[in-house]
Amino acid sequence: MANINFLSAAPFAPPGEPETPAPAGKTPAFSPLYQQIKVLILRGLQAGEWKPGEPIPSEMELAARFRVSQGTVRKAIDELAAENLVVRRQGKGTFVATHAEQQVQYRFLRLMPDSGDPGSEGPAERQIINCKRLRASADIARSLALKTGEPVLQLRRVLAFQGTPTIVEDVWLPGGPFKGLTASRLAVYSGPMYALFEIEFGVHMVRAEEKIRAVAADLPAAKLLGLPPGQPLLSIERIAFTYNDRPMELRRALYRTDTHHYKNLLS
Amino acid sequence: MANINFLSAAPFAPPGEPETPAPAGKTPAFSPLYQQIKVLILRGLQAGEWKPGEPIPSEMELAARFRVSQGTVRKAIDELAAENLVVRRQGKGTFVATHAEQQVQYRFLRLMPDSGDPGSEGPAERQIINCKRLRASADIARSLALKTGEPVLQLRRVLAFQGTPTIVEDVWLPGGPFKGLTASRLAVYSGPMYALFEIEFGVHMVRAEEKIRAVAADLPAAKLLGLPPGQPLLSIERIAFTYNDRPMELRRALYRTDTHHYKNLLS
DNA sequence: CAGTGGTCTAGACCACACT
DNA sequence: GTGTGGTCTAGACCACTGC
Repeated sequence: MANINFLSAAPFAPPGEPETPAPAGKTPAFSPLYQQIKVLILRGLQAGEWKPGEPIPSEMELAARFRVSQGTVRKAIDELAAENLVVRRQGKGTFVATHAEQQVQYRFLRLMPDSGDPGSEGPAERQIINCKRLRASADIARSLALKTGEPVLQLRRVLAFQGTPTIVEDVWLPGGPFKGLTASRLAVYSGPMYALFEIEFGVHMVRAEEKIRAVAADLPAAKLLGLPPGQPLLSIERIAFTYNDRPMELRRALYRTDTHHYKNLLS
Repeated sequence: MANINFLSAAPFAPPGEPETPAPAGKTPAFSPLYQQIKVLILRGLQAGEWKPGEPIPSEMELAARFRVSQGTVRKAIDELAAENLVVRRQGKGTFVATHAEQQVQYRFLRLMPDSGDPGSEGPAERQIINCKRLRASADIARSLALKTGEPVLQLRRVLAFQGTPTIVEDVWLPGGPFKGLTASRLAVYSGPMYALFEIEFGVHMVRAEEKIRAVAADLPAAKLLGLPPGQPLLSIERIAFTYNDRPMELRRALYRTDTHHYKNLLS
């Protein structure tokens, strides 16, 4: 079965393929069957055919639906599981990943207490400082793939651990998908912000990129964290993406790192 | 074939298995065949049966050697490849991962220029400040899994990008495995330090953990980086591990982040 | 017990690299 | 052409979950 495409749309690039357009006469991009199946399942996820936390159809069902062997479906799901888009549970099924009902409360938060495990601190105390609607400046728009002046939602909050304010962050969200989000809705909700985004707005964050710097605390941040201005803080700029690499959140945070540290694993 | 062990030694824990000892009467830990094969290949890697950059035997050969099907060997190698211990190259073979001959010069360095790709800067200029033999203090020893007072090698160096000193770092290495390392040997070598470790000392770094903080530049660091003291800097403490999770390097670095940033991908 | 994901096998064929 | 890893299939059986 030589490169039969299940997809009538434009061919998608295989993983390691260079982005250079193939010269005329060259072999068209080869796409293994399981990659095509993966894209089909991915579309189901994007379209919300199965919601976060719900099971997707069994491997046998999907194999029958797509007319391929179970092994091919398995390999497609393997990759989705490796990307944390779905979670396999033996004997039960394969489930759409979710930020709610997770073992770790904050999947994307890498800040750890210097001593003791992350769980030992108890939940973070959260305080919304403000939440307002405004028009995207040029750089905010660029990060969110919007046009300058399009409506965005901005909110500022402080996270404290064991009574010590540790994180102050500004969050920008595209106005469209998050229409109706208010400070009071956020304040009432207990649980990760990304879980609320899933439940209330159907936006599932899949991955994120962070740029980390060291900066001196400015006056507003210093006040919110109860520190003298000029204190060194970690500056974290995060862009979070939903399916299809669509940016859905920009977050600029400042972390105190006198009792905590940002933990990163390299391999 | 119910849980036949190829290994006569103590049973190894499967990936997700909790570390609690199984109560008497419970089913003994189940280990899939491919996991056992993986451990066998891993032993070959640790023992230096195949050196970094060299090919390991073909899947067919390994399947014959271990008396299992090619598919089982494949799954074992798949996991080793996912952990970056080996690299598969279609049509050529599977090769032991190496820090030399890599596409990216520094596999573990996450510092990126704010504009332009990492390659656009050209190679980092390196300067060894000093390199001395001494006895491990308590905290250094703990990080390297040594006893206090055991011999260690300490070196300090500065990395500059396009003429701007950007990183100052102290490196501690266990004295035993790195016997004979000198400042002049390091100065002569062009290429990643971890590549030299492979070639000269047979030590292959497999993974690393980093703890990141924001700190104020102290006087010595400020002088070396050409900055006023008190300037915020990124503090990176890294422990690098070779096979078997054995720590082989402690590194404490300070990064300027006015023209560069530390990039991290979350998923 | 039935249904799920997980393992293992054997064989056929494809894509790629080298010679 | 030969040998490598990569894909795909079909079938058997195992481990785990829940009815």
